[in-house]
Amino acid sequence: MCTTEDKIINASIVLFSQKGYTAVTTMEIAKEAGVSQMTLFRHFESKHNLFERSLDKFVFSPKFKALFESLEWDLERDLNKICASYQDVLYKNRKIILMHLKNEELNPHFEAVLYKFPNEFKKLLSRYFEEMRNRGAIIENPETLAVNFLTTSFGLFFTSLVMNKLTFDTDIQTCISNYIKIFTKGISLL
Amino acid sequence: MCTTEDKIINASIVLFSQKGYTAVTTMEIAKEAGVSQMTLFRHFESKHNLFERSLDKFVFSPKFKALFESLEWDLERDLNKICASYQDVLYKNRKIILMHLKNEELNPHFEAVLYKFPNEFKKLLSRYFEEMRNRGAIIENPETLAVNFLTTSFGLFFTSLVMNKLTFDTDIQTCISNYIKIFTKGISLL
DNA sequence: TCATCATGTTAGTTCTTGCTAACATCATCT
DNA sequence: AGATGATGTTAGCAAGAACTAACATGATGA
Repeated sequence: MCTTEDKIINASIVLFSQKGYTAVTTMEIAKEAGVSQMTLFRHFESKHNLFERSLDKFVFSPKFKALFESLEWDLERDLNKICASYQDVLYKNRKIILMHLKNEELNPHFEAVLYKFPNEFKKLLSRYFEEMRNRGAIIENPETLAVNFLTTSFGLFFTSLVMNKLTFDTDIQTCISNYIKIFTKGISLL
Repeated sequence: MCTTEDKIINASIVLFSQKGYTAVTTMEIAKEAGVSQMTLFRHFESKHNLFERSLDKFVFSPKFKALFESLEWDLERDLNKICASYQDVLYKNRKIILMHLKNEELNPHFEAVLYKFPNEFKKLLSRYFEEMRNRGAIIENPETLAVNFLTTSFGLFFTSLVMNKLTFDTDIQTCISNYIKIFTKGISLL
C-alpha cells in the first residue's frame, strides 16, 4: 500500500468483492481508502473506470515454469505440488474472483483472463496424466482425470472461501491431502 | 406460473440471481413479470420485502427419507445415488444459491437455511461411511471422507454452473461418474 | 520565498430509483 | 345494472449517488 491510486484500487477491490459493483458507492471507497471522494474522481474519471482498472491490476499468474520443472513423476507428490500451486493462484486471486462473480454482467471481456489459468492447468495436467499413462502408471483418460482433479480442487477452494458457515470441521489442507491420497490410490494400477 | 405474486417472485429470483439485489430495479422486475410497477408495490410493500419473500418461497429440500431407504451398501452404487440426490437439490436451488452468493450481506439469516442441506448430507454420509467401516469395507475416517465427497460434488456442480466458459469438454455427468469410480476404488480395501 | 502540485472541502447539478397518490379501466359476482 | 376488486397509468416526491466547479490548504522543491 503506497501511492494514492493503489490505496483507492485496494479499497475498491475489497468493497466490490464484498458487495458487488452497484451496491458500493464512490464515497464508501474513498472513505475506505482514506482519501476524499474528489481525489478518487481526479485519479479515475468514473466509477466504472476505477472498476476496470482494478480488474486489470490485480491478476496473479501461476508460476507454471517452476511448477513444471519440479515434477518428479511420483503421482501423489506431483499432484500435491500441482494442487498447491493451483490453490495458491486461486487464493491470491480470491478477491478478484469474488468481484467477478458478483459483477459478471459488467465485464464480459474479463472472463477470458480469469479462465486462462484453469485452462492452462488443464492442459498441463492432461499432458502429465498422458505421460503417466505412457509410463504405465495409470489407465484412465488423461483429460477426464485432469478435469476431475481441477474441479475438485476448485470445489475445495470455493467451499473454504464462501461457505465458511458450514459445520465442516475438517480444514481445507487436511481435505486436500486426503483427497489426493484417495485420488492417487483410485487411479493407480496395483 | 400462475398468480400475480408468483409471476413477480419468479421474475425477481431470475433477476436477483443474475445481477444482484442493488443492480436490479423494481421497474425491471415488474417488466420481466409482465405487470406494472404499481402492482409490484401493492403486493410486496418494498423491494427488500420482495427479496425476502422470494428467498423464503423457493427452497427445495432433498428427499432424505427416500434416499436413505434406497441405499444398498454397495459403495459405488450408493455414492452415485447420494451424489445424484445432492446434485438434484443443488440444481433445483441454483438460482437461490446464486442469488445468495451475490447478496450475502443482505440476508445473513438466510445462510442457515441454505447450509442446512450440506450439513445434513454430511451427517448422513458420515453415518454411512461409519457403517461401511464397521462392515470392513473401508478404513478411512468417515467424517473426512464425507466432507471430501460433498465438497467435490459441490465443486462439480458449481463449476458447471458458473464457469461455463471453461474449455472443459467433459460434461458434468461423465465427471461425476468418473469421480465416483475413482473415489470408490481409492477408499476400498483390496 | 515563491511557485507548483496533490489533496481536502463545500456546494451544487443531474439522474436514477424506491415509493405514493389519484384516477382510469375492466372483469367478475350478485 | 351496479358494486367490488385487481390492475394499469400518469405524475410526482424524496433520497441518494455520480460527478463537477471553485476555492482552500499544505507540503515540496527551486
